[in-house]
Amino acid sequence: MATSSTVENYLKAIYQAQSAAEDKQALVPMGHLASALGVVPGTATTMVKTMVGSGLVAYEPYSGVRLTEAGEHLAAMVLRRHRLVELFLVQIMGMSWAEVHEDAEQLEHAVSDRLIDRIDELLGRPAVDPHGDPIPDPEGIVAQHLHKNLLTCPVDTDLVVTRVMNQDADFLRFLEQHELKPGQAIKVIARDASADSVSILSSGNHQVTIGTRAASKLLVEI
Amino acid sequence: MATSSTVENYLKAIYQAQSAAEDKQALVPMGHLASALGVVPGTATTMVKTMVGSGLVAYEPYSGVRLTEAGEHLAAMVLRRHRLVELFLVQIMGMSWAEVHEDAEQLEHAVSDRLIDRIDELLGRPAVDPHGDPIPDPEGIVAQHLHKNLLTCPVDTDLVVTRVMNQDADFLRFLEQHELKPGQAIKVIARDASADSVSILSSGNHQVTIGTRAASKLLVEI
DNA sequence: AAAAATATTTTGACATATCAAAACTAAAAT
DNA sequence: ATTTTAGTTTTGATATGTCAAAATATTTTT
Repeated sequence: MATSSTVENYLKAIYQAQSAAEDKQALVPMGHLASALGVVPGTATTMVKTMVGSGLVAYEPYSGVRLTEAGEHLAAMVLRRHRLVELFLVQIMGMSWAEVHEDAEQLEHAVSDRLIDRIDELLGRPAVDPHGDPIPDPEGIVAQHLHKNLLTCPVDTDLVVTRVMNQDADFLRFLEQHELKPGQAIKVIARDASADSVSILSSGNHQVTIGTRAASKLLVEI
Repeated sequence: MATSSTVENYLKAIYQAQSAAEDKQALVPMGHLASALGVVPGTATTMVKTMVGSGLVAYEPYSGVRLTEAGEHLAAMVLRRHRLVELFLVQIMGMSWAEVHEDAEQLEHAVSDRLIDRIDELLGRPAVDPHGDPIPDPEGIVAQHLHKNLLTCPVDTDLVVTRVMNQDADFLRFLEQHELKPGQAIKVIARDASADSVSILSSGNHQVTIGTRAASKLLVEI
């Protein structure tokens, strides 16, 4: 009973919704799941019920859904494949990090364990993908990193971008152009609540001002 | 209306059956198609009918099926992806040519045009895959090669293995062990009709005797 | 507490891809 | 020219994944 790519996408969406929530054990509402997958809510309900039958999720009617241990492990494997493939496409195939997401979205369902291990080895068992998202290990364990975002970090302090919580290609291209990719050194020079903005100084002494919505998606380490 | 991977597999199977036939315009019987795809004949009939609706094949009841121009082009693209991926896995990922077929079988449906072009470029626009099978160009054009097999080639003449018409992993491993991979120099030293065998001398002065069934799958150039 | 708004589930339908087994065609053998 | 055999098509079911729209449930507002 190999999981279909549809089921893998549901697992991934539930996993990511759970990770994004403050309470990691919270139930994911069906509406949220449905819109994350681009299906109508009724479809999500139906699929989730069949996934209950496969022991991948726990479901409470009118409340939501949560991964079981088996489901969480499978979801971590999908994410592992996705992120290793993304890093591979950027690092080995020389593709732009802004354009590899769609490719990885397809390939994550098609790469074998053997191939993914080969990729992992070739990349030197990396811990994070080009967006700074952690790559689960073969057991599904994810190294937890403590990072703050550009709204919560100290001002006028040296920082390193570690993770970008937004896959939008235009946003990624913007970051690239302004030297704000993971690994690059930056400093927050001002935050203006009334202007809803954050001003940043990049390593190349380049200055940019971005909105707080965007700033919250950029994670950094001190 | 992107073609599903099922339809892609049907196209590929019909293409390969047509290529294998002496008369390239011959209809492929449903039974042959069904067994190539591992489905019952009724299933093949049903699918072929829907493919007629998409203009990919011409179908004559009780006779068989043939690709239209549109179908042939799509089939060539599937083969192009398959073969480039196989060569990529061997050449760049360092995998064994005996074990990449299954991986390529999945990936051929998942790689984007952009990625396949990147692979093509990285490999230097190769003409053949690790089995010597020709790689269709982006327009679907296949460079035709004249080669003889080990039953039709002259005896005691220097030859180069150019193509292996069998994807069986054990057979491929056998060829590898006896220095009979595409590109390697060999010589047929004897053919024995009554023993149903062909004796070969490899470049390393290694001698092997194989059956005529196997010998017919090894193509060579003088 | 009742009404309104929002979210979820159910129902019936549909598309794709498959099988088993019955019905049928065509080709080969007698 | 029948009969037999082999191959093909049809029919009725099934599994997966989806939607539209009606029916319910829950939450929020008044």
